[in-house]
Amino acid sequence: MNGRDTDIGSRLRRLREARGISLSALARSAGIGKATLSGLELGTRNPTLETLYAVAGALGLPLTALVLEPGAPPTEAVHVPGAAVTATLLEVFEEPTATFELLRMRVRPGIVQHSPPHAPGVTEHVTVHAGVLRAGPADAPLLAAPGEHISWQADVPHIYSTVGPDEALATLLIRSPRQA
Amino acid sequence: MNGRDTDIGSRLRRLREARGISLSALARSAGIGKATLSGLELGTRNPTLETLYAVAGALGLPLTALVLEPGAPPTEAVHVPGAAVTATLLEVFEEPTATFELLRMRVRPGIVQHSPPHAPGVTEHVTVHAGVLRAGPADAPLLAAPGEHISWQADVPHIYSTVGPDEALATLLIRSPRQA
DNA sequence: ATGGTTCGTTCCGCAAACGGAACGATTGCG
DNA sequence: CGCAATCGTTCCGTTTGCGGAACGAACCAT
Repeated sequence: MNGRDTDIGSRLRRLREARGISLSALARSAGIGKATLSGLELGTRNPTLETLYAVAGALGLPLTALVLEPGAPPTEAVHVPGAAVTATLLEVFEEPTATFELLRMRVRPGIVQHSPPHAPGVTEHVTVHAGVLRAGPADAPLLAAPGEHISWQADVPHIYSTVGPDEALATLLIRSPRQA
Repeated sequence: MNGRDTDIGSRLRRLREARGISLSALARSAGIGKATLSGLELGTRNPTLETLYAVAGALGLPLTALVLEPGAPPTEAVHVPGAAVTATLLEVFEEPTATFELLRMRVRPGIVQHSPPHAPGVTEHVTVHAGVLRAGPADAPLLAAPGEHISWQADVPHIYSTVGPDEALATLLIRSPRQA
């Protein structure tokens, strides 16, 4: 069937489960059939570019995050999950016990960006470089000035916003343990 | 046919013609049909991942080169003598197969900081937030402006310095595989 | 238990991506 | 001028990716 396996299936499954999204839900939000997504993750289908775009878009990821391959140059693509936060996926590290996603984040002032809870065990680590960031669990956000670093468990609803009139720049490292 | 055009077709055609390869020849060396490649370039087909890999491989390109517009070429390198890096260790992640160290870095202008080679397999990943950073292998440093991201193998002597009069702020993620 | 919900997989008819073979157009050579 | 070779496109039968529906398993509340 698939001569060389491109290993997209297992990576996709990890990315999906790291976000705590069910296969059915992802298929629904991507506008594709469950059968398609299931076959894609199991590696029994040879997906179409259109299908890949739909899935990547629903995950809020650039297509390159799905098709990452050894030797490929670090890819930089912009995704916009919401209004206030613009994030750029810089690197994805696949470790046996965890997946690390390194992103650069820009938070516009005056808006509060809400993010749904991720899977249990997921932690987020933010280093602020410019502006004052207010981020963390929605019921107990943390403050970070330039040079400071904050982190929190991301398995609860959390927010991102700025303090003051300036936008904030930061790096975001998301650690998703395999198997919650 | 294809609701949103992904613009892969025209990019592929440019890449192919830039190499002076005919459609027939590329199809032959990729092991796919001429009809498939023609339809792909014209945008009348929705290619399969397998097809994309075949074409990218025949062009000697990573798949990401087909899917993503190559980033802007690095600007002209400017040489600045001098050196000094202040780094703050923010987090350490101990994984079974690798250790990740997350640092925040401040590079003062006018000096070139030299760093001895690390163990084989160690990679460094830098995201610049302010200033222009010049870093990487001592014999082939890379340039990064704010917002840009660079990475390199750290098992050779490498350097950090700035370009221009301003200091540079960045995050540094060091990935060290266990046992090298 | 029992009905209801959601999970991921499998079955199946349909649409479409696939490669081979034609096609007309263009080029190069005798 | 033939005439062969190659170009990129189009036609066509086969293969296969597609989504909807049905499936068994797991979970929850009653």
